[in-house]
Amino acid sequence: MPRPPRADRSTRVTIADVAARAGVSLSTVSRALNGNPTVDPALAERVKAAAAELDYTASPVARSLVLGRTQTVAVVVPDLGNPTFQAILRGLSHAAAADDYHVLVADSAESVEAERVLAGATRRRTDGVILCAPRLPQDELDRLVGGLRPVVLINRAAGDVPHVRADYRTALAAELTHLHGLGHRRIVFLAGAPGSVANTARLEAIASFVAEHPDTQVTEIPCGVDFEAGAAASAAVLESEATAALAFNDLVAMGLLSAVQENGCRVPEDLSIVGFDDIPFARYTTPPLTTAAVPATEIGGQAWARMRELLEGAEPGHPLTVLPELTVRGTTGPARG
Amino acid sequence: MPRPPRADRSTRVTIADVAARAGVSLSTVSRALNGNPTVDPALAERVKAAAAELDYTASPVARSLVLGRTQTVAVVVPDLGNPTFQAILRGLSHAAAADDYHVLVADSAESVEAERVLAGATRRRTDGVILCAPRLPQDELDRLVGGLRPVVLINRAAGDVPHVRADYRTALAAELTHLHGLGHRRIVFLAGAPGSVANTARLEAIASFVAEHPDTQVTEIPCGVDFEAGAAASAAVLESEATAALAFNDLVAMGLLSAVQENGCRVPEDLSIVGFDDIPFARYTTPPLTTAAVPATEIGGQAWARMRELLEGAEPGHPLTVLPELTVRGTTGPARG
DNA sequence: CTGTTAGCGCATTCAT
DNA sequence: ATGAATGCGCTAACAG
Repeated sequence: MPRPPRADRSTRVTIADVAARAGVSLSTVSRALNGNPTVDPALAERVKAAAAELDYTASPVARSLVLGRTQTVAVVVPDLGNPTFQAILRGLSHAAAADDYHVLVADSAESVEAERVLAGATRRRTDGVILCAPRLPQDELDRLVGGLRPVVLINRAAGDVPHVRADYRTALAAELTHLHGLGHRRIVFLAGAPGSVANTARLEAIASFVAEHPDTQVTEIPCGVDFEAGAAASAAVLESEATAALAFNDLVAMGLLSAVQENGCRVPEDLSIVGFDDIPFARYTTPPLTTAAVPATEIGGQAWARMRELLEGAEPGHPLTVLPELTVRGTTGPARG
Repeated sequence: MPRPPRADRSTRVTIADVAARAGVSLSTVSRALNGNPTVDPALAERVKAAAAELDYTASPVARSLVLGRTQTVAVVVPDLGNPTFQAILRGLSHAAAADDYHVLVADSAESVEAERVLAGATRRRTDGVILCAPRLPQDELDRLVGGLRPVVLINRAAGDVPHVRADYRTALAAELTHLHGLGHRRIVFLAGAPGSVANTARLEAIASFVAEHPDTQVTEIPCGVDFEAGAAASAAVLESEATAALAFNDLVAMGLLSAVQENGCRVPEDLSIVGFDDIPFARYTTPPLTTAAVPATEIGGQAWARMRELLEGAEPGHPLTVLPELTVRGTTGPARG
């Protein structure tokens, strides 16, 4: 797009206007407004009054330049349409706002390249960046974060960078145990993005579960991460003759649930379904979805807490791993026949 | 929180470093890097090479100060947890990113006071602000936008401020007509926030529909705007003996759907339910939800388009009103006996 | 075509 | 306790 014309700031109230009105120097205004105790109380009042009358507020941009601090952090997410990232963003936003920080969001649209670019671009106009479930390969991530500090990672780790993540492995093991306890021995796993960190963690959990439960068979079905993928996988699931389906996440589970029911398959009588994440809608499906509750909002809040420590120059908070809690609802039941 | 220490910028690469390395003046570096055609091509190359070697990028903050332009816009939403606002934010974010603009988000948490404050605070660090469904009373809104320009409103209007909104009235009338056509004569409306613009528009649509269809009775039930509210209203809906329920939005509809089904009520045989918004999950409920599809992502994109025009100094784009489309799915059917 | 100079608006030395 | 001067990093007007 063409370059907009230079903004007309002629009407802007500056610190000089306040100084003139209060009959003091610029420095005094600055000091008074910033609560510097070395300024005479009476004078300070006069200055504040003048500022109020003029409806003056210091330019954040000018302050940013001189202070080297923007009072803003950036959050880069792979997809603003993903309920989990939305919840993380919300938690982060609230927490940052409580500390008077602003949030710049950027959606990398699942593009590794965009992620690289956005991370750098947003970092330059903020005091730090929070990378949410970055898709970058590990070696690139390791390299990138070096030049980005302060950085906080969500669902990834790199060097000594503070991070907060969910323990996918343990949570998935809990889901498998739940199904096993219900008598399920033929289970299908609707896989997410191949090679992604989240998918790999689930695969590992499955592998070790199967190793310990030779009586149980878990078959992987390539799927995806959204509704459509889940719905599209329904045929494969039905054909598999499995008694239970483990979906990569709740979106997939909901797509599958919807599709199999349309095919006359009863849930959980004919097929048990478990999701992952516990997105807000999970409890309102019919029947309500059994899933593993990832405290996404809290993860966002914790990510901010880490960032704040970094910003304050405190020791980087220790990495945090939260354990998603198995939430049994209506889509799981005893294995059929 | 305590003030962070002044940032250490000692390692920062500045334009002076590039100038020194390329053996030219600061201005030449600035010109070369900004693609000013008056600079000798060969020299420009040399400068760019130097910049690349030093991994230099101009400080956005310094540029913002001198250009009076931040290349960032603010978006204030009442609730980042609301799927419709999430979709608007996403559409806006994508559109702005395509024009190389960044997005600062702020969540007013449905607080009118926070809305006021955030609008001003975010505006000062950006080039313009998009107010999404502001909760401010009309007179305050009229006053506020004056000092905020450029401003774009979503789902509200004020003076000559560009806006984009959904035509709730017509869409709701379409829903009522749909129900009427199915034989429904006793309908309940699960109301949203009393006095809110969105709720008032729906009430008006209902009033004029009833005026034209004396055979039909639409009863208002105070409810709310989320799942819980919808679920909580189920008893009242069932008692009302209505054959159809018109929910304030999809969230309410889903909460209601889930709750009535747990009570053994069949949808749509015993009760038809219609929502509003067509959030992504609407098509995956059981049965899929009949609703009015609000093109939230497009609204976000259009809001950005309006803002861009304002930023470019073009004539403010005309107000846009989009018509949510009636989307008939499985929760509506012929009225029972 | 290029270099020198002057701010953008503010916080913070340094003097007083 | 206050004012004058300096500079954050950059772009643009002004000379040459």
